[in-house]
Amino acid sequence: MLSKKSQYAFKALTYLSEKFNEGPVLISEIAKKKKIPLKFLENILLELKKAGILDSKKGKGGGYFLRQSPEKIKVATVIRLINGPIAMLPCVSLYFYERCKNCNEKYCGLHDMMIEVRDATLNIVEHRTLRDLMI
Amino acid sequence: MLSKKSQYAFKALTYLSEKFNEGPVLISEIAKKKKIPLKFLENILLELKKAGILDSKKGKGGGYFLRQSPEKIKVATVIRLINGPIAMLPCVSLYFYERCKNCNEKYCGLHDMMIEVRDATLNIVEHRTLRDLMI
DNA sequence: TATAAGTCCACTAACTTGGTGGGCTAATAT
DNA sequence: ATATTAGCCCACCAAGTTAGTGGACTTATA
Repeated sequence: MLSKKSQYAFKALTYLSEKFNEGPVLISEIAKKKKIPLKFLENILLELKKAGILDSKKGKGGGYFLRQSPEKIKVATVIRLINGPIAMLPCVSLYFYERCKNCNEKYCGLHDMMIEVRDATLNIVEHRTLRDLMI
Repeated sequence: MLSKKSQYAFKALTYLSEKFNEGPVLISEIAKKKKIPLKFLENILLELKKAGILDSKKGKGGGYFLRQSPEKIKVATVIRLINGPIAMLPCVSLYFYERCKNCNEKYCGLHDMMIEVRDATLNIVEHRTLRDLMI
């Protein structure tokens, strides 16, 4: 399951997608409109900024905004950043891979199935962008 | 990600699948062969028993065994039981559904995408059984 | 220089995960 | 009957994660 943090991130990003090219948006505006705890949202947006997805401006007229247009930002990127691995097992994760202890990957039925699940999921989230979340 | 508990459950169930129709298998044997902490495995097997997947016999010659043949037990069932929801959001879960607060499911792009992800995953795990994990 | 707005650090309560320990109960063998 | 075997059950625990909050600091604009 996606954490609440991830859900907040998507809500905020969707909001910022809708306001793309309208200048910086206040954290407080996003928090209010999307009903996200302000201080928590602050952390999330900062994390998205540090990852290069958002940018910000301080002072009056400041706020947050997307660094690229919504269709350039993949859903998979956001999930990996805020939520972590997309795969169901570390041993089949592309970005968070960890070797299985006491289990030979070459002869593990679970491993093989989980690769399929991963690919089926990636097929969707790697090809959808914030643009697709806007409706 | 699947919890370690889930991974242990699958290892144990795979082992029991291989020993299907060979009579009860000791917890201690499974624990040793699959390198699972014994007491933790005890809890897991008991849970699988209560859910009707396993059955057990006490006393000498006792142990655990599958109630049905491996091809009757779906991977999806085990995941839901030991790990919880398969969907990435409560509002798209079939077995653990919870309504979204502050978010209209009818007009939510994330919701729609996550239904697709859920279905892609279910397409795999609902059609695979313990038999498929045996290799 | 005042004000607005993001940045940064540190702390917290509640929950989950991955266990462990010890005694109880039921089935079997003698 | 009784000893032994093996699962059943309860309660507890440490560490980590989640979902936040509070407060001081920095930077940009008017």
